[in-house]
Amino acid sequence: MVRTDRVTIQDVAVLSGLSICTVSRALRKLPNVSEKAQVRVAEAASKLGYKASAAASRLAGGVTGSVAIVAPTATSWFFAQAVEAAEEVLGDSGYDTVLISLRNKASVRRQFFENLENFAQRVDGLLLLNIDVDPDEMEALKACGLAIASVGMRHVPWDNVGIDDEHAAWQATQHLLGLGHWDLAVLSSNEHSVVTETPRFRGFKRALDEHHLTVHPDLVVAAGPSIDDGRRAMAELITRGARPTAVFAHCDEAAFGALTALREYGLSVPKNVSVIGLDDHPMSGFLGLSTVAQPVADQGAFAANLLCERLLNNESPHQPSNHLLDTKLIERKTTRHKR
Amino acid sequence: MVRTDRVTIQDVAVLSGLSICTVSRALRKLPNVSEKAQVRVAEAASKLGYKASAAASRLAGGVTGSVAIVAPTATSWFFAQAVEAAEEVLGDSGYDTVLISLRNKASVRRQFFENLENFAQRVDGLLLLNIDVDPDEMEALKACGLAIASVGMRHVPWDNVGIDDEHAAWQATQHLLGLGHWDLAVLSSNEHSVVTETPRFRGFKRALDEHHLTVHPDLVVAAGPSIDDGRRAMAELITRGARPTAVFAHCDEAAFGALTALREYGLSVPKNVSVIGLDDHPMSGFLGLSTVAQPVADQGAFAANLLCERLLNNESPHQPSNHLLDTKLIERKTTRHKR
DNA sequence: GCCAAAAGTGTAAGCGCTTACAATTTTGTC
DNA sequence: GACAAAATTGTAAGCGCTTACACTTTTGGC
Repeated sequence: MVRTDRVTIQDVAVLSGLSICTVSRALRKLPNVSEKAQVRVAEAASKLGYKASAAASRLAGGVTGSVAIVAPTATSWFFAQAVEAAEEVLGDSGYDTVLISLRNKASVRRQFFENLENFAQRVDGLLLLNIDVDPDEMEALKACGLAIASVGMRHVPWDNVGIDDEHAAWQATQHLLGLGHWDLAVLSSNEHSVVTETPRFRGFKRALDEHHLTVHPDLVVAAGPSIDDGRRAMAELITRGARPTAVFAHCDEAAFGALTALREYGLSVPKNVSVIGLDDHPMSGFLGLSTVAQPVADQGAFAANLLCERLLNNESPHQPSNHLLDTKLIERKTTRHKR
Repeated sequence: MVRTDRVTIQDVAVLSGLSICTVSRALRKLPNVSEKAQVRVAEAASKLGYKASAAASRLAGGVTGSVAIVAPTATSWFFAQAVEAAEEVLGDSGYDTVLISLRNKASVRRQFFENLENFAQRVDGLLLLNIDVDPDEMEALKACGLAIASVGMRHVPWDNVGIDDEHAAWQATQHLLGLGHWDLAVLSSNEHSVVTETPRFRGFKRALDEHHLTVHPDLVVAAGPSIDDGRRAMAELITRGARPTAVFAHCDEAAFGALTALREYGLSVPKNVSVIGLDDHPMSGFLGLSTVAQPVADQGAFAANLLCERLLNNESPHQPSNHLLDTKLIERKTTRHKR
């Protein structure tokens, strides 16, 4: 590295004619700095393009000026969008964004948490995206002493932003019911071993309940969040002999797969079967998939904002808040009245 | 931040009965440390659970231990995949990955380059993804003194990894020609004002040349890299009265749009028209789009590796290298023989 | 105007590590 | 063995910042 001579606090001190100490305080907007000094320092700093060294600040007991975004994977559209939105907010607040992808791998994940205490020295805060932590991991997170905010997590002792999954699933199901369908199949997430315990499944069930309908076990099938999984699940449903007139898939990708399987089995959508997803994947508009949209970028941005606030006044130990953003039914071409 | 009394290198030195300096060297496996010392230090360190302070190492060593990945946007599948692959490589080499998205906005981009000299103090290297820099920006990049590597850039004075766009386009076109099509339309990228100057267009043209065919201007249309743009472009082609038997779209997303437009105009694919894209978008398999695949993750990983090498032996001023990775024709359901 | 209190500023001691360079020990040769 | 060269180890000076604490200036009440 050709180390171009770094602009240090010393340079700012000299240019502003004040001591290093005063500059340091002025820069961090600490009390006991006169108006004049503030201005002089600000001018000098901006003229020199000065930015504190993260390593030095950190070592001396201060802050690093960067926060990490931790995602289970960085390749899915959901995370990519949330990350970009968060990065924008963080950048505007002067933080660098360090990206950590757990790559959907247990080993990577384990290593991250084992190394967390050490990693914590390199950032001021953590923005967790849909990481469902086990007790040990929760312990590590609490112990690392970082400010934390999250997207899509439940019952966590820090600020969280998400959607009401149960309600969103209810909206989707309600739409199907409103179209006169009552033989409803559901492709439910298998991320937890018990498929029927997920919020989205509960929303599905609640809608049925309200119409005095019951969930038929033969019409419930597990599906991961991928096209292939959705395809397999739908195929299983069909070969099982199930003949629903409408299908609710827990996410759009699974719905895409369902669409494929349906086509392969000669069933026409929406003529024979209606299909609705949940998420509003970027391709859903193109494919005409009816769905319930969730504001992905907004969630990332909102959570980033909460984290920044927390970072600024870290003193005030306020209650962790949980914000649920609105979801919206988007009717396209894969759902229609039962005839 | 609760500062738990940290185990420092001093503690290890005392326990192992050696000097701090020797411990430091032993820990980093530098030469000139005796076998004995190595072992003693290793034992002491593990007994104490010692982990070096990142901040201190960095401050003293003059490196930041992080590199920035700069992408025009972080939301497209291409960048998401390249970023994740690069992040993995960088992480394995001990670097944190700072994400910078230019958000496809001129203002963000300008700010980044104006601020580059300053930003350069916070990272050791830059990984640029498909940023086509103007002369001023190039100047800034050279001046910032950082190690640089890139993906998908041309004629740059640093290591680059990409694909042979011209060849890839040639492969796609050649496939169409091999199927007996000779009325070929092309949806060409409009990122540069002159559509016919892009490498992908040149590849298209070369394939035609080889078959002694000429490019008919009426069958050339500009299209951005989005479904909508592709749709618009294809629609324009059709309303123009053009009746190609096959279409080459410069990227899969444009091809998706072409598919839509074709369907809207009652043209059946591949019965009436064959369509081929380029990239192998994650949805292409699902949609059955024939295409030429480029290894996205590999490009990101490769470039990251080059950057890491450069970062390690920064002394050796070696020639910038340019690596072209292989692309591969993937025949699916949108192309067939002309009949 | 005087003086104590308040406000602003500076001095200097680290934070935990790396690294010239100096000091010491080991090795190898005659 | 003696001695130079090579290998190993230690000393000490920072890296750029924060922060007690000491010091200087301003403020305001009488």
